[in-house]
Amino acid sequence: MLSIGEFSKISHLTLKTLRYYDEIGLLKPAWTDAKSGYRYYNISQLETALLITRLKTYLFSLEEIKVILTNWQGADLFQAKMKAKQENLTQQITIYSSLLKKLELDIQLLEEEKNIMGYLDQIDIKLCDHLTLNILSQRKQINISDFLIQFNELFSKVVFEKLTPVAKPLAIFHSAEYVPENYDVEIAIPIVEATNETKVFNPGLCAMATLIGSYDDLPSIHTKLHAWIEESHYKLNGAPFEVYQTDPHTTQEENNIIEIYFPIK
Amino acid sequence: MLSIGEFSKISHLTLKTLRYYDEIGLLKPAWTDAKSGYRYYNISQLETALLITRLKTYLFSLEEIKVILTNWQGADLFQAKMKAKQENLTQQITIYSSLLKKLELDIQLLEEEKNIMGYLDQIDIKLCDHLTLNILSQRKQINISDFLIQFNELFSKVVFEKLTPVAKPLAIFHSAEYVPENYDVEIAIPIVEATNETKVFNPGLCAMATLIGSYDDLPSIHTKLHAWIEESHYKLNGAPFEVYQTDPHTTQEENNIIEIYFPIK
DNA sequence: GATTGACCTTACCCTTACAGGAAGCTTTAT
DNA sequence: ATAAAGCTTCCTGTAAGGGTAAGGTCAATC
Repeated sequence: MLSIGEFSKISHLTLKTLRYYDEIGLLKPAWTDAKSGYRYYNISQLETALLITRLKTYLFSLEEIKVILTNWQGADLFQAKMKAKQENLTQQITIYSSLLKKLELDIQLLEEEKNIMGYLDQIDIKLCDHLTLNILSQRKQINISDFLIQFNELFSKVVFEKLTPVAKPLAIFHSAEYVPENYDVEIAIPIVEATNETKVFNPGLCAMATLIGSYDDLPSIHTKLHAWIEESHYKLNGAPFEVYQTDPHTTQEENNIIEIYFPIK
Repeated sequence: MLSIGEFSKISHLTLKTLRYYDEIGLLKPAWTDAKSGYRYYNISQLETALLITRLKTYLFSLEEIKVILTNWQGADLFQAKMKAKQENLTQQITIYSSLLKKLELDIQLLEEEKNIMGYLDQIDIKLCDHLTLNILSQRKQINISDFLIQFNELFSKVVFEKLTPVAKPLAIFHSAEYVPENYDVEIAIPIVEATNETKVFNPGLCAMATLIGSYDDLPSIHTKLHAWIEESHYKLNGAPFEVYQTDPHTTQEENNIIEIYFPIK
């Protein structure tokens, strides 16, 4: 039997860590003296400690490790978890690599003594009077990650009811605040036919900017539009909307074109 | 002036986040109504929000971002921090890549239906009677990361006092528990001369295993040694020690050879 | 047998970057 | 005026422990 100190020394896990693992039930000492509360481990538990340490280096959470240990007989589960983690790590590396690329671009900008927020000046804002359209629309609280799925529903309606699209699809954003899981959005398709399910969309005067590429730049566009509206002494007049000029199903992300409109007066 | 909800919507930062940033002083609203406590931001703060978001994607902590923002005039500091982060990210990617390699090796083992702890069986343990040596030693509480530095001090002593090394350097580990920042270790060099600074090192009977490569495998070796000692009905008899067969200054990590000894009886 | 010092215990607060929810106040629209 | 929407503070919780305090236990020595 090993005291917690001895076990710590051999396993290279600190006392704190061992007590914590006991607490969460990840690695309970083989025997705990009920009277003194002293923890005693046996030698064979060292191997479990090694396994835990190894899985930790693979970035498994303690919770995941616990599941693996309690199902240790089920080799299939372990293998599956390992493969999932492999996938996971591969993705992380990809993400980090693309981050690194962007960061290096910014560093280059800095070395040329340019402002790293300079890209904001590239955003071009136009004043326009938006057409009045007849739209088939659907307003819902959705999780932003289900955005495309929602559109697909509407597309299929157009097809089944043999309606005639007359302009690119658009989405109107009603949410007051930003909560990605609970977005109040109205997706719409301009069509020719006027039925009892359609309505008239007439935003009037708008400030517009075009977003090309990733959705991550959306806040930049919004910022720029708001700054422009303030400078030009206009006022917001209704919910912002976006017009999708390209089909996200067939277009690569970096070539996606979205027009952002802010109705103003 | 924008209410917190409007600011949230444009910047794509949640209300919670904005309040938190106010609390930690990262992004304080331009004006707070003392009576109602309502926060009001101005348009130009949107740009700061964008910058914060961008730096966050580069994995700066909020504390780091705060430093950058408060020293925004000092472009040099920003550039330096960016380069540090670049270095940082590059390292992370390297680490993740090597992790991924190891993980993939383990997956391969699993697919061949082998035990992933099987490498433990490869560790070979020998029983030996260690030579008695005359050593020049220095016992200290050190941070394990200063380990090599400590050795260098001792090496230079050997040179300046013209002593004659007679065997490879070694280290004796006295700590009872594992605390990486506070390691009770005695580093020693066997020498010919017996002075008042030297002492006799006579471990006697030992169980020994050889570690080749990274120090990360040390707990495995220790585990194996303890298991072996128990099986063979020996008992530990004194502090474990390590003999460094290769020079870590000139040897690549994966070729490093360290002998681990456990005195027993 | 008593004492000492090393070792062990629980308990509480702290960390990052927020999320969730409750209870209550303010602003805006009707 | 009233209701709804929007805002406030306050409290708790997260993952994986670290730091420290106050006090109990073990083994060796005197």
